[in-house]
Amino acid sequence: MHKKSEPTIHDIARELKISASTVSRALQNNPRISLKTRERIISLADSMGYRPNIMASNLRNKRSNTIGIVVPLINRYFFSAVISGVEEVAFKAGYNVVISQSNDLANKEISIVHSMFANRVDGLIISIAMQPTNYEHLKIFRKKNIPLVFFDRTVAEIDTNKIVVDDFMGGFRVTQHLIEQGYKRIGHMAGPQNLQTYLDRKNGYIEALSKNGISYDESLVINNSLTTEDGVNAVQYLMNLPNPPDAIFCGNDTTALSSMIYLRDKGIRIPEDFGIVGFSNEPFSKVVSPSISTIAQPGFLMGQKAAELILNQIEHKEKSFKTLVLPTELIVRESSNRKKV
Amino acid sequence: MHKKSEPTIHDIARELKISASTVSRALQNNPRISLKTRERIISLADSMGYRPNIMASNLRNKRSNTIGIVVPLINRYFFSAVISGVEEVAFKAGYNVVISQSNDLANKEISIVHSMFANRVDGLIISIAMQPTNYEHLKIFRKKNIPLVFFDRTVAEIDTNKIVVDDFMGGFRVTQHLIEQGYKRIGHMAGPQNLQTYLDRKNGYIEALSKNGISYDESLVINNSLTTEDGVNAVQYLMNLPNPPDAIFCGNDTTALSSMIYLRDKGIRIPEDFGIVGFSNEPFSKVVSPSISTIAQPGFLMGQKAAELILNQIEHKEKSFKTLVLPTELIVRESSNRKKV
DNA sequence: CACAATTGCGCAATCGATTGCATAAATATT
DNA sequence: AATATTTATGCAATCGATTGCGCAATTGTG
Repeated sequence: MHKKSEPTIHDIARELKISASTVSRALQNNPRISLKTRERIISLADSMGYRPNIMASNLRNKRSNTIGIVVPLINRYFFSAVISGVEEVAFKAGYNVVISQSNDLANKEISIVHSMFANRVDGLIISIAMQPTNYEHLKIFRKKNIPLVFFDRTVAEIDTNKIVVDDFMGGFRVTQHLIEQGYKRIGHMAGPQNLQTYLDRKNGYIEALSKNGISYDESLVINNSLTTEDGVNAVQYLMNLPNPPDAIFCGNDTTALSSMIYLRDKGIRIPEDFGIVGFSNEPFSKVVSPSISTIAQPGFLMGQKAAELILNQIEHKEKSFKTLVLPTELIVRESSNRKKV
Repeated sequence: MHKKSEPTIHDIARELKISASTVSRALQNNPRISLKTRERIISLADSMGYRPNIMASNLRNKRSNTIGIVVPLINRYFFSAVISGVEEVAFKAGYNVVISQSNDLANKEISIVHSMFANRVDGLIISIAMQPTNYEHLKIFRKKNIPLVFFDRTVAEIDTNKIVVDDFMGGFRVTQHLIEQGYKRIGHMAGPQNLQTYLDRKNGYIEALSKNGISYDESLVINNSLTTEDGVNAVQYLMNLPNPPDAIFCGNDTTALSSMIYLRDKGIRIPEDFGIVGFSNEPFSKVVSPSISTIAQPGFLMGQKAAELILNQIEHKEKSFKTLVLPTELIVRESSNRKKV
C-alpha cells in the first residue's frame, strides 16, 4: 500500500465544501446531483489524480469484482488458453481475475480455494486437480450460493455449471479414424479414471471398437498420469506383450510424442507400422515430425464461455445450471495417416 | 458475493457475550487474550464456518495482499512460465496474484495498469507491451512508491527493480556459434527496436561479428514483430537479395520455425545449406524436426525472482533497486549443428 | 399568493476487521 | 493492608465508499 495516502472522496468534499455523499454520487453520475456540481467535482477529482479505492467500495457493496480461476498448471497450453479467454471476457465486464495453480495436488487446491473464498471472489472457475479428494472445499461454494463453474475436469456430484469438450465423441472419432486407417489392434493410454474427462474418452474408444465389431481387450488399456515418462513406460510395456498393438490412442499429446520418439528409436515407422493419435492439440503436435494427429479442444473459447456463464450467474442471478459441451475436432496429421486421406 | 451473509467476528462476539475486539485479537493469536477465551472463540469460529473477510481486513490495513502481474500474452510459454513462478512464491507468502494481458497493445496496458492501481495492488510485476507509449501509467507507481518490477521487457527511463536475461550475451553466443559452424553470411531477424531486449540481442550479434572480423551488413537485419508471417516474409526477402545470407539468427523461436519451414519447402537443407537459431526455447523447438537451436531463458526462475524482489520491497521496504541479469544458455540443436558438435 | 411537487444536497449508518487507549480484575510487592 | 504491576477485556474510532432518509430551496400549479 502507498505511503502517501491517496486522495479520497472526503478530500474532494472538503476542498469543495460539500459532502462526501455528493462527491460519491457525482462520480457515479447519479442524476440527483446537478450538472454544475458534478462538473466541479469531476474536474477536481481529475486534477487531484483521484482513483476510487476499490477495496472500500467492494466492502460496502459486498462484492469483490473478482473472479477466481484455478487450474492444475498455468504453464500448459490448454490451460493458459482458457485463462486467456476468461481474462478477456472478465476484463471487458470490469472484473479482475485472480489465478492460482493446484499443481494437481489436492491439498494445494483446497488451500487455494479456501483463500479464494476468504477473498470473497464473486465466482470461481475451476478445473480440478488429478489427485482425488472429497470436494468439500467446493461444495461450500454451492452451499453459500457463490457461482461456481467447472471446466474440462468436473465433479459429477456437484450440481453447477459445467463446460466440457465432447470427450466421448473425441475418443470415438480418434478410434474410428484409426480403424479406418486399417489399424487392427488399437491400444489406449487413459488418464486417471477418477476424472470424468478420461473416462469419457475411454468410453468413446470402447464404443468405436464395438461399433466396428472389434472386441475390447482390457490388456491394451493403460491407466497412468500421462506424463512424458508414463508414455514411454506404457508403450514399452505394450510392445512387449505377446500380442502387441499396432496403434495407440494417447490421452494427451505429451504421451503421444514421447511414445512416438520411443518407437521411432526402436526403428518402428510411424504411421506405416504404427499409428499414434494424441489429445489436446498442443502447439508442438503440429510442428513435430511426423506431426501428431490429435483432437483440438477450443481452450480460448472454453475460457470465454466459462466467463460468460459465471458473469450471468453473478449479474443476472441466473439460477438454472447447464452443462455446455463444446465440440471437438479431429485433426488428422502424419502420425496416423497412412492411407494419405 | 454471498446471499446468505457470512458470519463475522461480531456474530461470534455476540454469541459468546464478549466484544468483537477480543474475537479479532484471539483469531490473530494476540497474547493479550487468555488461552481459555481464545480456545472458546476458535472453536466457535470453526463450528460456524467463519472465514475472515479479507476485503474488510485489507481496507483497514491499507494493503491488498495482492500482487499484480501484466504480460503481453498469458498464453505464451515463456510468460506463463514466469506467471507460474510468481504465483508459486507469492502464494507461499500469503499473497494473491491477479493477472492481466495487454495483448501487446499500449491502450489495453494503460487500462489494465490503472485498474490494478485502483485495486491497490501491493506491487506490480510487468513485462511491457511491444507497442510503444510514454509509460506515464507506470511512472505513477514510482511516484506513489508502489513497488514495481519489470521483467524481460523493461523501461529504461524508469528507475526500479528489473529482471532481464542477458540478451546481449545471448545474441553474442548465438552469432559466435553460427560463425564457428562455418556460416559466412549471417542475417538477423530483430524485433521492435524500441524494446531494450531486442536491441541488446542485436548488439550482441554485432559484437560477435566484429570480434570475428566480419563486417556488419545492415541489409541483413530485418526489424519486424516476429510473428509467424513476419518470419516467412523476412526470409523470403533475404533469400531474394543479390547476396543472400547462409544463416539467420531469429529473434524468437516462432520465426525460426516459420523460416525453417519456408526454406525446407524451397528445398534448402537445414543445417547443411542454411543455419537457423531462435530465441526463448519454446517447448516445440526441441521436438520439431530438425530441432531448433535456441537460447533458453529461465522463465520460471525469473518469475520466482520477480516475486522475491517485490515481496522484499513490500515487506522490508527495501529501498535500493537492482537489475538482475539472469544467465542465458545456448542450446545447440540440429538446425545449426552442421559440424556435429 | 398559498400550497404542492420537484430538485439538490447532507446526515449518519453501514460494510467487517483492526487497534490505541482505557478500565477492570487479578496478582505481586513492600 | 495498601500500592504497584500484570493480565484480560472492552470502547470507540478508523479504513473509504455507499445509500436511505430527511430537509431545504427551487419551481410549478390552481
